[in-house]
Amino acid sequence: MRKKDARKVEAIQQAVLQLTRSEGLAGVSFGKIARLAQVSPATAYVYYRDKTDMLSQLYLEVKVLMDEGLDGQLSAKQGLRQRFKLVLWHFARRFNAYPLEANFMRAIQANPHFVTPETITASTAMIGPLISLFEEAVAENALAETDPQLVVALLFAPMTQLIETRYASQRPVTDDELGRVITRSLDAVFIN
Amino acid sequence: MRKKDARKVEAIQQAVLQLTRSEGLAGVSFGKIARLAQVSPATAYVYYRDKTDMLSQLYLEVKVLMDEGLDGQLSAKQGLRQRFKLVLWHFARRFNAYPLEANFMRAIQANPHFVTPETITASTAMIGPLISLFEEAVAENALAETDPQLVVALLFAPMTQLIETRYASQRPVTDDELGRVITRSLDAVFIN
Amino acid sequence: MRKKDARKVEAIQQAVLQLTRSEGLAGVSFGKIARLAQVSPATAYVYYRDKTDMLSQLYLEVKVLMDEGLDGQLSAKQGLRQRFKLVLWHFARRFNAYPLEANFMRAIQANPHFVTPETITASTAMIGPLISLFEEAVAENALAETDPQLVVALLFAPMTQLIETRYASQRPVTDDELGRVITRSLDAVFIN
Amino acid sequence: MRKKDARKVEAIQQAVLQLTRSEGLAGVSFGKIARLAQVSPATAYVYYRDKTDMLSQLYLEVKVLMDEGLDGQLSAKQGLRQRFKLVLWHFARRFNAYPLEANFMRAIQANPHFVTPETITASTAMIGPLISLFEEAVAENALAETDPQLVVALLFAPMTQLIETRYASQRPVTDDELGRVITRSLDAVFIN
DNA sequence: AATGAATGAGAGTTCATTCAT
DNA sequence: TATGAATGAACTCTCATTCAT
Repeated sequence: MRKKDARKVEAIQQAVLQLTRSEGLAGVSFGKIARLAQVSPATAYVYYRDKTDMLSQLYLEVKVLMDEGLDGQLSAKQGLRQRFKLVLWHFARRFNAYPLEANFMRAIQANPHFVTPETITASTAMIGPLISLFEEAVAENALAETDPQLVVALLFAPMTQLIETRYASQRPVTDDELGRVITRSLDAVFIN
Repeated sequence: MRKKDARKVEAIQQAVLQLTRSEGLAGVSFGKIARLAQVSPATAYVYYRDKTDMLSQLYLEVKVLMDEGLDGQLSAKQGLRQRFKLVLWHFARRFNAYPLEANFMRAIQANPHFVTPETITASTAMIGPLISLFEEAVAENALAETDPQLVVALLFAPMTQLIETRYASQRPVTDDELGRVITRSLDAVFIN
Repeated sequence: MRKKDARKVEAIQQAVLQLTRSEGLAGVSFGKIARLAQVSPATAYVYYRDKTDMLSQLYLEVKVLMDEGLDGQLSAKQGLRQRFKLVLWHFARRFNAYPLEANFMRAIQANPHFVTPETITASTAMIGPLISLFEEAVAENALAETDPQLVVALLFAPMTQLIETRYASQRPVTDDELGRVITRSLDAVFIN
Repeated sequence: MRKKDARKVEAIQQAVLQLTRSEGLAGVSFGKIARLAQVSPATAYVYYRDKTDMLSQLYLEVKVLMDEGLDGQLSAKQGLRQRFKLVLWHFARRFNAYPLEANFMRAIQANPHFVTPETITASTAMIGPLISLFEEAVAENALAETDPQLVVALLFAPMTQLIETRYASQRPVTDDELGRVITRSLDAVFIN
């Protein structure tokens, strides 16, 4: 019984991820999902209240997958800059390892209309530990900038965009390139 | 024969931009446009062949608006780093001055499904002069990185994301903040 | 002035005939006509009250074209069978000479919904002289059948259908074949 | 799961046949079908992929209905002329018994634009046995003509057109009339 | 739990027609 | 006369969702 369920949910979720890549979030419909996952359109409603609920739940699951193991990096017994570096590498690796999921996550983030406001709140809450790390850094005067959004932009945007651009142009990022972008981003906000 | 009512096109375009902000590109429908612009759904077809054509044309117009005046900055009689700085400021100012248009542009760029491939080609061609500037910089060994996508990510992503984030959280970016982000981005790729 | 008009009406009519062939009567729209005839959709309304009026008028004109010269054959100083033969040959020749017009005529006759009832009445009235010939034949006991519809079916249907079938299968009818079908049809209804 | 409601398909098909009679094939729209059959316009899409598919399927069903029992006549242990006579009577009876279906069939045949090319191919294949009978007749030198299209025109067109004309003028054909037309048509192509 | 059937609402689009010049 | 602009109505078709089994 359980197994059957799991396989169906799995199939539905995979269908959503694939359709998001091939047709964009707007092209994700219950009809197409049903065809791709080989289930009835009605079956999706056994697991999800409606479309928004489906995308919201999937988004949160994907978010969890992307964050998995992040705590270890955050609490590493190392210097501040080193810990930020571990965090950046963590996401870089995850984005590369789960391109379909990363693409779906970006699509939702670029278009939050598809999920509930609570989902956005919840997903923001998930980066709480990261915020703590940031506050620690500010307190220690380790950063050249103090506004969180500004720092996040300087630290994460280049790496994220590089992976995204390369994914779109079908040209994989090398570890060497990731390393250089991360180092330069860190240089841009860390004092000395 | 009847004259084209410029107010109608204007109203239609404004409706598209507003709907893209409030509901995302997927929420842009001819019905909603018509209601918002106070015209008949059929009227839009006088100006545009279909939805793809409408978004494509509007995207190119917006792109032109965003690039307007860029040439002057590119050909300024100044050093390389200074000219890159002028370019970054150019876009920062434009994005701030035309938030609705910038949002629409980002939406299309994040989801090129909605426009024709030719549109993508044409819009890419528009940044030719910028590429030239980049090549000049590489030739003069002014940059710490040589891969275009990597440099673009380091230079533009932080500024763009900051404006975007602040727009979403309804908290305007100050010129001071923009200046700091731009300077740090330039520091990240320019040698000394 | 006049010339210009004539050219436009001509262009419109030709467009209708061509569209009827390539897409069927249902595919004839003012938009397509305008594009094909290189006029404005509104121009057609200078000459025709509406779509039904346009098709009705054109149908009658085509009918006249098809009947042109029929009177001569009907009043020929020859025997009854010979005169029927002349009539059959008349239509056979016309249908072959004006395939586009014949096709349009058949389309209307198979689908009288597109024209006004008066048009049907008028076009039926045009075959009055033919009816007279038929009555003359009945009076002289020249025919094996006396019901008009039955005789018409036996006399005209084979020839008409052959031309139609061949037109559809792009294989022209030869004069020899027409001659044989006509002779056999005449044999089928004429006594001895 | 819910069972397919046979009454719904039936109602939809009847609506198509009736609309074809009253407004012609061009007047058959999903909206009108829905109103007449008392279902939602969307329901028709449960059964048919699109309009072309709907007309194609219905056409083939009608064709089967019209041919039903034809095999028995074709393989009758009787002379050639007698077997052709049986075939003609078969269709005459069917056309009279199913006027709505016959009208729809003629409409499609006069306007194959509305169905898929495969449908035309399939429906042509259905008359294979009839072709065999014809070839047998040619081989035995029983016919005065050898071209299939020409023979078909001479044999079938008069009967078909008579029924059609009478149907249009609301005056039923009698068996006596049918018998006479069939006999004369057979006379026209059979040697002695 | 699972699903095919069914549907109202709305999508994009074309149509015949009228308006204003 | 001639026309491009404009439109309400209708079109084909898809959608998210519910129903009945």
